[in-house]
Amino acid sequence: MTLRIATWNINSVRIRIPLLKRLVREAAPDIVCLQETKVEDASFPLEELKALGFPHVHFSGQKSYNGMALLSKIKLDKVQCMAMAGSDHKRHMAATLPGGVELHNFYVPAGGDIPDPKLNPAYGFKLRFVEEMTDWARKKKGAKMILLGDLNIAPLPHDVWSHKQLLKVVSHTPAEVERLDALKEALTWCDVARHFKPEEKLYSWWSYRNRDWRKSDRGRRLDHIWVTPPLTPALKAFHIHKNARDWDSPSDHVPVMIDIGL
DNA sequence: ATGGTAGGTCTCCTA
Repeated sequence: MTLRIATWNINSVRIRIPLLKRLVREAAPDIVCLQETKVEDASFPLEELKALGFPHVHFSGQKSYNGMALLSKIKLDKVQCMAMAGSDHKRHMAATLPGGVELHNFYVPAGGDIPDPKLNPAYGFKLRFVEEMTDWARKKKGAKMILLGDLNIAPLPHDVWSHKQLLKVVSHTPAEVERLDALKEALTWCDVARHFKPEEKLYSWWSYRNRDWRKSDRGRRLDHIWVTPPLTPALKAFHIHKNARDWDSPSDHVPVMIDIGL
């Protein structure tokens, strides 16, 4: 079977149900992995999401911040939300797909504004979080896995609108990129976006603070889908649903998706 | 060099 799997930092699931509906209409994903649902479980809009055509909905959230969800047309096994980096933040949710393929949905901390762990604890937390992901990955040698989500790091020069102007901006600093590279090396992950589009500028996020995001086009590729080498031959397509940035009351991130044969 | 917007709210914090 071919599955279309999407990742989307939705920045509040409750106010964007119409946008999820539109994503379903335009792209028909089989599985949607959400970050930043910003809602505690008691207030999660379960029935509304089931009504969009996802009988299998899993979520783990907290008030105001973070929060993960998986929406699926197929049954998911071994669904769990794991604590990361010594915090109680909801930033990692996993499930098992047909064929024993593990799906891992991550929301890496944004890391604040100042790229110095001594002055800005949020930045230190972000670096430690990625280091812990790397320790975790090293224990997973040989597994068939998909890692996706808002990793809040744009690693390559053509993942940002200006490499030079962003070198000291959190999301593109050498310290972050080094750590993301170490995570990528740990299992020789395939970065699916670059597997299909190795050279061109690619972004998945545009700040709310630009009055015309399309005209200024100061984007960054913060949202990623990676697969372990045994899954690389199964990749069929990659797509960034850029038009979603123009929808009414949009998230600052757009959905990113793959088609993969499992 | 600066400030710009959005969401959920612990009317500020995080992004």
